[in-house]
Amino acid sequence: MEFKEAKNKFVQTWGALGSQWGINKTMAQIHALLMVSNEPVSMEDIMEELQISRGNASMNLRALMDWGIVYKEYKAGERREFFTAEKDLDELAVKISRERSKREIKPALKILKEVSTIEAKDSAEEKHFVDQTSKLYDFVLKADNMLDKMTEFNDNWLGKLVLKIMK
Amino acid sequence: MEFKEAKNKFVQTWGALGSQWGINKTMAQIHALLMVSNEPVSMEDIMEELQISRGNASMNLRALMDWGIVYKEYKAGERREFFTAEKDLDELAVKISRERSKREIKPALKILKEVSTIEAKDSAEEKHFVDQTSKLYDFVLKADNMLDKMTEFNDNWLGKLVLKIMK
DNA sequence: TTAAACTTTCAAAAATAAATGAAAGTTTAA
DNA sequence: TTAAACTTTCATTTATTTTTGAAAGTTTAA
Repeated sequence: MEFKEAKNKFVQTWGALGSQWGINKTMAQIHALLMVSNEPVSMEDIMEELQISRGNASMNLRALMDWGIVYKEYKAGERREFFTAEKDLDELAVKISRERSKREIKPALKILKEVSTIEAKDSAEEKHFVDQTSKLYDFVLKADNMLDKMTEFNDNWLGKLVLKIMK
Repeated sequence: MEFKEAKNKFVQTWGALGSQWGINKTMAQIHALLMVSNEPVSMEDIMEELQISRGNASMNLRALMDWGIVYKEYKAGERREFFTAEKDLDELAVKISRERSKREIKPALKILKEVSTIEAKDSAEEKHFVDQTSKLYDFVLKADNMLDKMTEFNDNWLGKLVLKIMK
């Protein structure tokens, strides 16, 4: 396979994977493009390479920066802005975990807490509801905490974790 | 909060969480509904409770069964089919992990392998591409294997894992 | 058999999410 | 200042995903 073909295939695949996990395709594609670029890329180049509009590029770059996984860079003597992606994969995974926890898991936990603490009347139906949502609350809380702990190792956490689990 | 309100809130929240993680809303809602029901529910009741069409209910129930997290049940002397959800959360997490790995991670890994093994010419650009995608391949492979190992504990794996990581 | 009771399928419609592009906003160099 | 070079915003359009509902399919009891 040729370089250009491989690069395109990678960008498409990363985009599709993003969609499947609730991240919009273009956002994932821009991230993919930046990850495999050895130097900062201008918005113009991103638009050209992915065949997307200026607005689309701008909004998704903003979103990626909000996630903390893409950075703006300024080149001396250049008016334009350039962009780079977080390339350290441990760091990338940590940031994605943290953001998803903050934006999605934590709010869901709050609701789970609310609904699991209603006063259950004596019907089996209501008892089961409280029981099941309580268990779910505990489970999600534990999983969320664990993810936090895991990524706290920070440097090469995945490798360290594998060791810890194996032995 | 009243039971009916709490139940509805739970179903809506679970549905929204599903969407954010690439699972269609109705599928997640049906699953939520079944999880908190203490007895099997008919398609009719699901349609009624979620205000959805027969076709929608049928297709999403099929999908949930394909995921292995919802089961068909037959009641003696009843023509209709009833449905229940996997209620054991360890088991639920294991099944979801396995399916997502099989459907999404494994195919992505295959592509990553392909593109990371191209013959890189001596340009810095191509070298960086091969280097970065190789690292990504290793990372994703390791993460995928770890998830496998984690869920292999099977019974109360999350709890056991927490213990193992803490000490 | 057959017909009633039920489920599945899938083309078309509806709903939702994402992308466009032009206007408004911002920055910088002269 | 100001005007050129650039970025952001957001109402509108386009694309994608989901849902509907009616027809086709299946099962069961008589």
